[in-house]
Amino acid sequence: MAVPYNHHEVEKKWQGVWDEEGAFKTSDDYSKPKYYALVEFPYPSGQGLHVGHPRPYTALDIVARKRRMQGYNVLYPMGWDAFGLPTENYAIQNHIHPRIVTKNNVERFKGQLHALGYSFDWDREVNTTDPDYYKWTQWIFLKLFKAGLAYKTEMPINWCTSCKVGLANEEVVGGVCERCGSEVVRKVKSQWMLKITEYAEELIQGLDTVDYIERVKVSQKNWIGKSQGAEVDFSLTGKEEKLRIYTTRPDTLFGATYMVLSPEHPIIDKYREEIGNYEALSAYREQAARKSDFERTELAKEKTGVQIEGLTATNPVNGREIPIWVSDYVLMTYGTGAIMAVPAHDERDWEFAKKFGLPIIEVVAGSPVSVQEAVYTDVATGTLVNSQFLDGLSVAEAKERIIAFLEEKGIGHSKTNYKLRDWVFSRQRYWGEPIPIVKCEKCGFVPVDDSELPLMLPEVESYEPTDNGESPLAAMEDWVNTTCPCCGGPARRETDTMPQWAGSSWYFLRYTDPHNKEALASREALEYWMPVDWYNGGMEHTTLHLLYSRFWHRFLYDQGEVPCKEPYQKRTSHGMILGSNGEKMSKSRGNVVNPDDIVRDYGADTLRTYEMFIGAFDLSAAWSEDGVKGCRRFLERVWKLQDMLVDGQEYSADLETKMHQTIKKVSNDYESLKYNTAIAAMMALINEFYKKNAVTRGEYRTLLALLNPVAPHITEELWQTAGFQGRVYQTSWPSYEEAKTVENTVEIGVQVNGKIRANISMPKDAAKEEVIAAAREALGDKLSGTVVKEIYVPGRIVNIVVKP
RNA sequence: GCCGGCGUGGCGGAAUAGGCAGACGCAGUGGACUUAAAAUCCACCAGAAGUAAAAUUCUGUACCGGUUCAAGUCCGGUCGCCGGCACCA
Repeated sequence: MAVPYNHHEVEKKWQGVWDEEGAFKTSDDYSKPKYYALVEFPYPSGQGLHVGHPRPYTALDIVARKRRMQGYNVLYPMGWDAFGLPTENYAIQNHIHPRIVTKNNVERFKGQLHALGYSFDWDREVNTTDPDYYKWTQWIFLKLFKAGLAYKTEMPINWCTSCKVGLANEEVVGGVCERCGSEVVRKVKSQWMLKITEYAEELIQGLDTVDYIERVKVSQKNWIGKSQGAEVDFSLTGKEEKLRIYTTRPDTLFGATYMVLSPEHPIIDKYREEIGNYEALSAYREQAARKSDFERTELAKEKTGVQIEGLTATNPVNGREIPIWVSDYVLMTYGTGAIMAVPAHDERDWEFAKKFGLPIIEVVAGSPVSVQEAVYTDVATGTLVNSQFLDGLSVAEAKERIIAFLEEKGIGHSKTNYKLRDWVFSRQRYWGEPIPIVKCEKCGFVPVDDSELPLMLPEVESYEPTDNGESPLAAMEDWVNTTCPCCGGPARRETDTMPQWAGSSWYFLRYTDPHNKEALASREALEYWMPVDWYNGGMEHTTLHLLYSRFWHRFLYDQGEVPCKEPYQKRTSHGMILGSNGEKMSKSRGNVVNPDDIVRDYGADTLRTYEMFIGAFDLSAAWSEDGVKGCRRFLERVWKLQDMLVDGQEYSADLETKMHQTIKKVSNDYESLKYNTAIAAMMALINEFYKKNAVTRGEYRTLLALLNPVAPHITEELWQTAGFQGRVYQTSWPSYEEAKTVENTVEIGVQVNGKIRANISMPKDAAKEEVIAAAREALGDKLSGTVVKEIYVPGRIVNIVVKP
């Protein structure tokens, strides 16, 4: 009898062996085929590992281990995205340096990951807060600056009242700070910006060249928000001044009955003297300015606005004089900050026109009811009317014609717009990469010389941001005052730091050559390893991290620093692990499961198996302690197979097909995120061994190899106990023969008029006539009436169609 | 409102490419082992009718309709849930 399965001993033993043998050290042998598997590196929070973390880590660990067994040189690295607010806030509260906090948290995380038996190559660990790492983050920033893609500007930003920090649009969720949940207001500050908008088109185009799951592609496209339309110049009546608008419906130009400007539109101040109701306008603008973007959209359920008195505009195509209104439903940050309003064919304009009694003119016919009754926005079926030379055309034709007309007359042109905004890159915080820029009275913004990188984060007494919103670095006169690298005169350092997204925008490059002192990575390493073959991460990073890192990568490609345009060949996403009550795990709900407890009570192999078996990988799944027990039971059953072992390197005759089928199923399922069915197939296989109370050494060996990527410790132990050569992780992946995955004799369902009436057992390559004959015999007198048709789907089903 | 995804037993979930719905696991029930319990092993496990027990029959993949010899799967419509975006002209 075998000794009982003791997961503590087994797991500790093998983790030690792997460390000692350097089992998962990535080789620098560039002659082998490579495979780069990547999971998002975690933020080492004070709470330690969450049970959500092992789900993606195990999934790609399975892929990495399988690839090694298939002979690939595999890079499966891990690191720490360690700059960030929670650490800084903890440091402020407890008066501990964030560096120390980070170090402690990293140690804890690392211990937890080690206990789960992941095959990470720890020699390649990176940490974004390590000066040897952020030297290159700063270096990339300077490259962006030198290329004109980083600039500083006064702009209204999203300001978190609690964190006292500027946030990117992406970090504001539902009008509150994504991190702390506090109110976000608009505040004008001078901010470093990155011109991600310059790459908007490429970031869309690039999606066609990569293998991302569909919903990731769709979200990225929506976020970038490309739209095609035209810019048209309206004139201020009686003046030279042009008012440029943007529209996606230039075909409706003849239906424009008024214009609307954003409250921030500069024309208002320019013609202040001529505006009759400037005070009313000012009041409205002030009201709008006080609102955050969120309030402006959320609270303004009913449209508001003020007409500009004393100014009107002229529609350039028909000379019609139309009023100009100001309303906060028009945004200064998109298009030109001014629109032509076509209430008959735009919902917002229609609503606005109804409220303020403005005329509604139909220019696209086809609406079932009058445009006075309901807006008509269908572009597929309508026909142009009331539009002179456009009359009778379809919307698509009219668009083409009007743009040609506008361009010919010089009053407009086609134009593509994007919703994507430039990336607010400054944070007024301590725990981030210092922005390596010096401001000189004479020379302006001057980059720190590359030789001075990394520009180290100085020691400060307090990490708290100042009340006026400056970074704590601003209080460090010694550090701030410096000399201009350009003219040598007195100058001041930039005191803002970079956002957390900076370090994670290029970390996958560093893994390829993490100790390089001369470059962010060597050319050879990059050419060999890039792109990442499979990158898995959370859906929540689809519009932030994924877009930012693609942007940096494309920039680095344009600079000749990396060999490929897209960093990730394949992107998948995992679902969340919820509490047992189906709600998101949180301390306040009291449904948090600590992975340490599961590892202690059931073992890492059980946790890994369970998280893979829990359900479809891309859907969220509720935790179930009973489910964990079921997986532990499965591993116990595998353990006990050693007592059923019989001689024979071959598969036994009655299980040969099953063996080949299982190898095929498991091999395919590991590739396609279907870990749950792969495990189910192995469970079904061992049920067969139990039925016979026997398993040949050959069958056992194959099973252990198949299961190893999921449950690496127990399989190594059993492998060794059974006296198989070497280690499982060094063995080659089991192979199967396609021809042997089909039974010689197949069960065929026999239907009459589509209903199952009998079952027959036939040789797999029996001829149709034979099968039909057997089916008729099996049916006997259940077959009555006139046979109309006989259908045989080889190896599956017979259907006999009869008429009564 | 728009975009994306999803509705299958008591539960988590299976079902290449339209071909025997419910694999695998959990929970449950019965049995074996045990002085007993736990653990383990074996069997049963969608609903209804039917039977001493079987056999057998009917219904069933959110709902309504369609295509097809055949629909969980394809098409049209309805309802519900989840996620994302949201005055982007």
